[in-house]
Amino acid sequence: MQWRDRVPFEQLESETEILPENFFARPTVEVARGLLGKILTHGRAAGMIVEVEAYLGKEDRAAHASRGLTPRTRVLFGPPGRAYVYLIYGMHECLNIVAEPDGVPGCVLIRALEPLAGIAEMKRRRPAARSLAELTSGPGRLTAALGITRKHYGCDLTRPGPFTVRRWRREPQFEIARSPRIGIRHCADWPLRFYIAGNPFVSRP
DNA sequence: CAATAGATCATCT
DNA sequence: GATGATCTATTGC
Repeated sequence: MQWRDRVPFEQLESETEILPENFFARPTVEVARGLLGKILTHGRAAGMIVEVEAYLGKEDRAAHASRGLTPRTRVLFGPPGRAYVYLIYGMHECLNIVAEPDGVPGCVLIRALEPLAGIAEMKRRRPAARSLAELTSGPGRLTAALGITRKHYGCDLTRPGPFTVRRWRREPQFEIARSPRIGIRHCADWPLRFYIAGNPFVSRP
């Protein structure tokens, strides 16, 4: 198994631009669909977003924001384009990106990436991975691979810096598939999971 | 391959 | 004190 980059980081940087805040100031479902095919970078590690889930506001009992504003959910009620990172099952960090205009809660859980650059570094942080797909397919896996933790809670992803979301200057074409969200108890049949149809880095078909 | 057990803790009841 | 937007190793077919 080779752990070489599929795109040099510098090339990726020159062929993409950072998404502005107004990209995220829209209904959460639109942002979720829009994030597919975009690039998440942390330091020199980068991957294309291939699977996401939308978590809405008060009406969505599966969403943390449905219980109202607490110390943990504070960032969900603030301006969009920020990172909402939390610990799940006492072990894994999950990365969400805040959507909707300032004051309205909503976020998009990043569930899987297609690794592009910084792959050797990701493998160092996730030695258990036996294939490229195992590196970043799963919400806890991709945060480990990219080195994202609760220290990144509230980070502004729309500002130039190590932690950004970018779009290709030439947007790729693909079909979006839709299904219920994974691993939740409430609202288990709401079809708010979106992924790139046929992409092998999606966590499950 | 599918099913399952175990790890481990911040948050809210 | 219970719960959960998970991952991994192990077992059994």
